[in-house]
Amino acid sequence: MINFIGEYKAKVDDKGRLVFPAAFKAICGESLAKGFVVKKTLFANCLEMYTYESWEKESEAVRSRLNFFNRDDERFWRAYTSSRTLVVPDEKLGRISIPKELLESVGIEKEAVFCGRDFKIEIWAKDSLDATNLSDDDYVALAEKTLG
Amino acid sequence: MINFIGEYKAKVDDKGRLVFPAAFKAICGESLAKGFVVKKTLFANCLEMYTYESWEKESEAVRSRLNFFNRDDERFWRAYTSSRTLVVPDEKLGRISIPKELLESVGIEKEAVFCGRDFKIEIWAKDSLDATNLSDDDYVALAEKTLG
DNA sequence: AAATTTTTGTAAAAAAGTGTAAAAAATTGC
DNA sequence: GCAATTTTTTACACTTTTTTACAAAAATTT
Repeated sequence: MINFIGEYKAKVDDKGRLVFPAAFKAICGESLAKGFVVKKTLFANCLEMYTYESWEKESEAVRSRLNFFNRDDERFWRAYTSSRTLVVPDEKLGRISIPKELLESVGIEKEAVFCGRDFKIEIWAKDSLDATNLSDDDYVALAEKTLG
Repeated sequence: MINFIGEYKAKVDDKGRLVFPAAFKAICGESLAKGFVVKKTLFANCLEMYTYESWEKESEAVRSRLNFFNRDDERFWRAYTSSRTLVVPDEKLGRISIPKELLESVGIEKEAVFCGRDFKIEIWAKDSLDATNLSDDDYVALAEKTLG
């Protein structure tokens, strides 16, 4: 099981590519060649990135909870599988090319940040990320509410 | 189970590295090569450091209690996994390299102190630590209030 | 089919990170 | 207490990663 830990900045080049951080690359092993699924995060203004393998596992778990003879389930599945892309880091530099619609949807222009979240990686516009951090008090309150 | 005991000073070199104390290194065994997770402490102005193994155990326990289709759970996980880094002491000297954002966030510039806290290690800016120590009277009063 | 746009690939410069060596300081053993 | 060992500090060399710039190939449009 791969755990992504740490935050790494990256610049978007003139063709919309960004280098996947070397530290993450190093722990991926063979998963690297299978690529990653990138999609918009559900609640936050960022993208999320799964190894192909972990995406497969997660999406199967979701699918197993749905009934495709149910209208809403069918609509949910359509939305859930929308606006995704499969990316594979290139050989020499480890760059990934994310469609500009996805980058634009979360406000990524020049500076992006890869954030390790254990089982997934989030990709943020640097400015949005800075604005998103919780205060200590908010975090404690949230922890209490969530786990308390 | 590893218990870290004692306090050790360390200087930050020009590349932001500091040597992990030999006394701690000695009791880590194979855990050393797997590295440590360093993150900002919740209530105090210092960093905390867990063996990778103990971090993994803890974070999996937390994750297992979350539902990522719940908005607050999703926010909590983001905060919980923020401002972390994975460090591995280097072969020859046992130095660890902590991102300057983390060092700066707790005011570490030149002199740091590693403080053993049994299950974890705290890393303080020397000046902050001196200023933080409780007086004997305050400690006694707090003990009475907490456990008495 | 030619020209343009888009995508993908290569190369070199800059920046960041990692490793080596030796001097200084601290610790340990005698 | 002094010598020997280990650890820590300092300084610098080297490697890797990232950035920038540009070239080749593929796809699309005119």
